[in-house]
Amino acid sequence: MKDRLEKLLRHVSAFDDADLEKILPCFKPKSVRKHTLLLQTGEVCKAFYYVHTGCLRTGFLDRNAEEKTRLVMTDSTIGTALTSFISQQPSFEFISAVEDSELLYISYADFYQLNKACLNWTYFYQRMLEMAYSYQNRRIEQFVTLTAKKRYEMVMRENPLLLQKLSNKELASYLGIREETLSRLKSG
Amino acid sequence: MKDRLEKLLRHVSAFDDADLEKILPCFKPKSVRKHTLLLQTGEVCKAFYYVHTGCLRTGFLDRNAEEKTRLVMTDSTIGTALTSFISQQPSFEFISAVEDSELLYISYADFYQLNKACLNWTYFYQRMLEMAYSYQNRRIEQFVTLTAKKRYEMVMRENPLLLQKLSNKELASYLGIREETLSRLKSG
DNA sequence: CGAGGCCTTGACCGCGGTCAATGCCCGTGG
DNA sequence: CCACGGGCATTGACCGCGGTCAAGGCCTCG
Repeated sequence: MKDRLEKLLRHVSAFDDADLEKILPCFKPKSVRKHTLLLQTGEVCKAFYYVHTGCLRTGFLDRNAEEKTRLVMTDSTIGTALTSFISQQPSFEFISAVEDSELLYISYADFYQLNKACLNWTYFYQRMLEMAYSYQNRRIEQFVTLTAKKRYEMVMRENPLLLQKLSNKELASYLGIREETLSRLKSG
Repeated sequence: MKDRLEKLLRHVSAFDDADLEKILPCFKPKSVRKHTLLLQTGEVCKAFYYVHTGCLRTGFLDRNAEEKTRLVMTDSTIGTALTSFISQQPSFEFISAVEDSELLYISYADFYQLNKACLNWTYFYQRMLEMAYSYQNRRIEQFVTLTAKKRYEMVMRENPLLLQKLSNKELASYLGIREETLSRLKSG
């Protein structure tokens, strides 16, 4: 099960076999059912996830306690509620399973330990932060410059997998609109 | 002039004197007048800035070629058009001087060289990415959950310096609204 | 001086949110 | 196995926030 994770790791950073012998055992398997809450808002995020199969999403609650999806992780992607993971402070974000999912996760303690003990891991983390930052930047740009309809069309074009995996409600919250509006966009 | 930069660097990462002897000479001074364009959209960003005095901002152009401010850097802060800087691809963002400013900058080549040659610089960059990411995440959350008025009140409360430094037009574009709307918010 | 940019104010409008009703799908228990 | 209940999707009616367009005044700088 860890072979695809290993491939992903090697793709991002130049790990040698000795590195991977240290790293791979840190990842523990975990199976979750659809709608399982992996992290509640207010908890400290202590795990970093690799999604082997399935789908996770992170988001936060607005002032009406409505869920707003920020990031969707489909198969073979990595991530977590990074702000809380970094600071080890209570999270504004939750993490929830969109589908039944097979995960591998590494604890904050192990992650941080590797950051000190393994230079290639540090570079791996650097690449991950760079990509996460660039992704966020792009999302801000889209929120500011595009209408709801354009954002929907962009997801359709560039990430159609999300249309399959997410419910309308979840997709709407990812697009920053209400489910009623999404329903109208689809028919209009 | 580099003493405040040195203090900032030491505050973020555990540099020793030998590190700083390598790092500080990489920073070159630069003075710019108000409204100087340090980076145009379409150019590759090759410099990372420290704002000694003055104020810079980064942003992008929407489909009507209107400027949208994304990030404002006041005195003693660091930053750049990070997405382009990371990838060395043409930038969607511009960098512009809000005021006459005294800057120090380090080239991409030197920055990247330090990343390989100096572990503490790698950790410094890591901290910087983590903070930049967390800041972006917070901004997304605010855009999604808060009304224009609330966002304005939040800047007033948490970053009143921006009200002094930015023109109404610039502040409006930072808040993601039109200048007319900002004008009405202030009087209402 | 004059010209151009910035700020303010007014009138109008449309995108998207809100509230409510209805239908549908699906899991759960009698 | 079917009846029931609850969550999700759709549709309609209405509304308000914020954008758009236009006009007028003010300041800055050439």
